Amino acid sequence: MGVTMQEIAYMCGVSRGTVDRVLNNRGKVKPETEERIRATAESMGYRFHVSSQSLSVGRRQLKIGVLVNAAGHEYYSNILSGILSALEELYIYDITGISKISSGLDVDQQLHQLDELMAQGISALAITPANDSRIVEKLTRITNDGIPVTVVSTPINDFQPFSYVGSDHYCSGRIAGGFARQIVPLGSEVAIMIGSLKMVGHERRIEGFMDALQSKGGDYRLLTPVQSFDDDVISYKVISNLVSRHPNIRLIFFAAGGYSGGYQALDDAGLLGKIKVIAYDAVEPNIVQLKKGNVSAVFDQHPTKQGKHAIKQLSEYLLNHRIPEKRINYEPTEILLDESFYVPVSEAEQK
Amino acid sequence: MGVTMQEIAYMCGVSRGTVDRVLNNRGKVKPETEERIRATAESMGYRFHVSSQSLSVGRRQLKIGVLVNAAGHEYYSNILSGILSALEELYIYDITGISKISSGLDVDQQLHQLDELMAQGISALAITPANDSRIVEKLTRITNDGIPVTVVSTPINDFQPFSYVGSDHYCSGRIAGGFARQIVPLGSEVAIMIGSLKMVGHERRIEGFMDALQSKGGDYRLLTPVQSFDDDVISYKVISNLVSRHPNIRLIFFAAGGYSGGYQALDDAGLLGKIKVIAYDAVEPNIVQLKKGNVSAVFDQHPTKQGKHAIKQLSEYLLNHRIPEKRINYEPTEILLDESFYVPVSEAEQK
DNA sequence: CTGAAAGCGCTTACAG
DNA sequence: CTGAAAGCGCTTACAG
Repeated sequence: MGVTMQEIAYMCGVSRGTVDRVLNNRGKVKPETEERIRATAESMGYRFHVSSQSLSVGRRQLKIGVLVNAAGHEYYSNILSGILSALEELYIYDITGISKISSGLDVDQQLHQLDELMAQGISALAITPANDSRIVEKLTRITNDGIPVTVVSTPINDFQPFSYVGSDHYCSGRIAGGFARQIVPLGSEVAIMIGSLKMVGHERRIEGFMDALQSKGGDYRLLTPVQSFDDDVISYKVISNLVSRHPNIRLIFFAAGGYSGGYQALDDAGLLGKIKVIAYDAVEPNIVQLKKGNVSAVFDQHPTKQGKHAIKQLSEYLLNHRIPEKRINYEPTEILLDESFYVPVSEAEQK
Repeated sequence: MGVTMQEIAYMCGVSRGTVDRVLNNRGKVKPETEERIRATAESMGYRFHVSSQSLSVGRRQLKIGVLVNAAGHEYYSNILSGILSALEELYIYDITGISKISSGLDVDQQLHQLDELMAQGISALAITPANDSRIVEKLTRITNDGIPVTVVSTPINDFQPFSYVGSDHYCSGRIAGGFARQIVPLGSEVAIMIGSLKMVGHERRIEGFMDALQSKGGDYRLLTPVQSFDDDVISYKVISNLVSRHPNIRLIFFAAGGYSGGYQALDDAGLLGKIKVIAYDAVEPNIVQLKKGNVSAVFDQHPTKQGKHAIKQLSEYLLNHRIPEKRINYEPTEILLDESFYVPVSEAEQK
């Protein structure tokens, strides 16, 4: 079981070296020979033997560069955690990571960090890039250097990555809308807080939300979305303002950051726990309110898994030449309820 | 980077062979030497080099035995799919699977199939075992032969598996209850259809359901659960009977098989789409009704992932001597709505 | 364009 | 109880 290069070499009357050249596309082989070798390799069902390859190539430490804008952002920090934990498991395969953390989407900082990573000789890159033309340019150059680039979570225009791992924001928003539809009566007034209407992801998310809510003869009074710019002070103001002007709101959808400010505003207005709230991302302020019963559901885009998948795809490529089946990989959005966090009294009680 | 046995041998003034003996616990080494070697290996941070090991040990084909009671059962078939797809990825590591399918929980059949698997020389086993003392006995013997046994989905008493992968039925049931609580008004009459009160998993599941429903001052009229024995004819009868005697039911929880019969009964009574239904497992009859809007939510225990995890754990052990962090691994239960199945009109529209 | 040899880090008989 | 040698399947210089 398991064809070797040696066997193919023997069959074709050449040396292993030649077979190696052909199968690894190193060139410098007479076309006829090449053809013959390819054919017999194919017919014998040759497959690379991973262990041998990685062994013979020497204990070359493969380095995966990581650049995540995790500074002070829980969601992105979770992406980084996922990446780090996946990297840990790769240690035995001589793969290590070099991680940089950028803050927000500071383009200059990211550019600089990318240069640093390249200087350290990475073989692959996982990044949550700023959607900026200079970044695109640099990532394109990196790709042209033969380094696979996996983009995580934040889509970037005009750049073809090795792979993309993230959310399908529209479908994800639909799930939120589908849930909302089930917990408030027809005709209810529904409000939305969003980060910024300019962010492609956020916009698609509320489109999905609205579409699902209005589908199937759903008839709701949807208020114009308010913007938090992911900032607690701003969200406090806009939510306070919103609820004072619209006393009949039955449900608020927190589709983006600024959660704490939003909850504070509701609390101050005496509405926390009265108005239904659903919110994006399993981050601390949301989980706290979920457990208190002030939030009906939280939508989790599984940032940790996104990070893991990104590393998985890159390492599979480095180790086994395996190309991801799909270039674009969506992590499904999960609905989390209070009960999702139930911890059994004793583990013994389980099973 | 990366300490080798050779280096340790040099440091200790012995040969690689001796280092190999110590580090692999092959015995036959003078205690002092052994102690010294262990100490320096430890201090130098020695780690096995996977590629070299698997290469030197020869292209030994590792076989993982698989025994799933998937015959005619969609849920278990999904477990098998997960197992099979995970095995496919292991081909390049010279790991293959030998799969047997048992029907229901026929003990004699399973015993026979286990014998067959053992005769074929498996190095690991993934199984959905019948909860029977003879099976326990056999699995114990297999374990004693040094073969790791991973139990999937169906807990088995009095046997300590290498690992267990499945659902936490109680917590899972709580999630169903938490969802139900949000979609029916306080005081509603709620009915439950279960497979059999004797099945440990099912029983725990409805316990969790009831606990969550009644928690937080929830006050519902819970009817005594009816049993379907996973059979459509029986479920048709019991559900027909149930709804005719209890005209005020607001929600039915299909906690186990017999779905088609149940839906048929509701349809014949003119109640399909009127009474709310929530149901366990993302199997076809449930998904169909979910998409039609006759079911509010489906609870998915991710059988496919369970299968994948089982194989992952076994292969990590075979390949890298890695022991699972936890012996018991629960796959979280996911809430699926109609919207979870939304397919974008065109892929181009995405992102 | 092609071959022969050495080596990656480990394990496996074989000697002693 | 311990060592020396061969070999796993591939890649990498080095010759030609």
